Amino acid sequence: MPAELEPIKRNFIEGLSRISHFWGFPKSMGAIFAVLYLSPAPLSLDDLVAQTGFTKGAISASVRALARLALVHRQTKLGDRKDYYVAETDFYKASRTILKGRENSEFDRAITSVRETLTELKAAAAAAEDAELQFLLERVQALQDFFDALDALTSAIARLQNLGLPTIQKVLSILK
Amino acid sequence: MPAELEPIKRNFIEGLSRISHFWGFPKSMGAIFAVLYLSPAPLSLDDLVAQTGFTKGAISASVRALARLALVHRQTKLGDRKDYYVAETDFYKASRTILKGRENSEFDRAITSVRETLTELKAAAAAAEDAELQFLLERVQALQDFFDALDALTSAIARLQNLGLPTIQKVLSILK
DNA sequence: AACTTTGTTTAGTAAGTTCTAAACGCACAA
DNA sequence: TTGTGCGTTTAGAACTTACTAAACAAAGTT
Repeated sequence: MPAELEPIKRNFIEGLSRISHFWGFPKSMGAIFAVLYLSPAPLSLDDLVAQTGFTKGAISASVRALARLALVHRQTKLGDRKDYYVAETDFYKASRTILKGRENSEFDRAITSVRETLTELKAAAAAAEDAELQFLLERVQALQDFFDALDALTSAIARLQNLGLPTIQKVLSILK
Repeated sequence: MPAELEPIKRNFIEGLSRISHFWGFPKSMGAIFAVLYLSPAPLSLDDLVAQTGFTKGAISASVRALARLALVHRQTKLGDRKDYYVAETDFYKASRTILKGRENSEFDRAITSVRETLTELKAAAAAAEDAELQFLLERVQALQDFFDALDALTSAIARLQNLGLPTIQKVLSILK
């Protein structure tokens, strides 16, 4: 193996760390995924400690978060008490899983409160005729429609069995 | 105007604050947008202070951030030294603007470093034959392909003149 | 000129996050 | 039982961020 390979890997790991941070995740998650993604073999928690420089505790937490996102998978070898981890290589599959998990999130609770606002406004509008109320109703309805469209889109994607390049290209051709 | 309208508005404002926070923006941005969105008339900075409870400084900063995202627009009245702000009501238009602005972001610098990794690996592969190097090359290439697909998709959306419900529905029918 | 009215900038604070270091719990081994 | 190797949990340190309060700058008014 060429000796100058190590700095290249390091740069890659750094890059994924930054991406992870950008999306609001800890940098350690990006780093861990990068190390696993570049490894031909499953890695133990201690391997990850050695290759990332983070402590066991941090790795333990981040690797669990990654597993929840289905970006890494936990393996066990018979007769070996260690856990081993591998990176998911099908990014479309991972995207789908993440989109699916979205429902339980804080985000959905937030947009639920918008929907609540809408129903309350409708109730008020049924009781009394009022110009401002009508205005509010239209506005909140428009926002709700937008959220619904987004939701329809993402859940349609999440439902796809085989999201992949072909699908993306088909969509791209529509958008032309 | 019905008296019980105020708590409904408050709940809506709260909801958008949470959404804002979820997407990694300050809660004040969500609150300010919500107040503007529910207002039939443009509001001054002091109006926003009164209706959100944040201080002038905070509002000044957040409203500028919102304007950069084209989610609110600044207006001036002749003979009035105050600035007035209105909410953008075309969310598809705003989405497009946001997607366009993405290019200059930290995110793009990050995925550039992945692209760098790839070219470096290719250079190394040209110089020497090596099994692990080949493995790395394939993996990084696959990730790059995924990023490129995402990039093609978002920039195609950003380029659309009239992203809207009809377009979304057309895409949805494809994904069936 | 001096005073008002506006928006912006800055110093400092409070709160939330990510990480480390170390204690802990658990399962297996001797 | 005691010891060992593993992952998890916890207390706290270092850092980041959003916000307040107050000084400041710019422009209009008197």
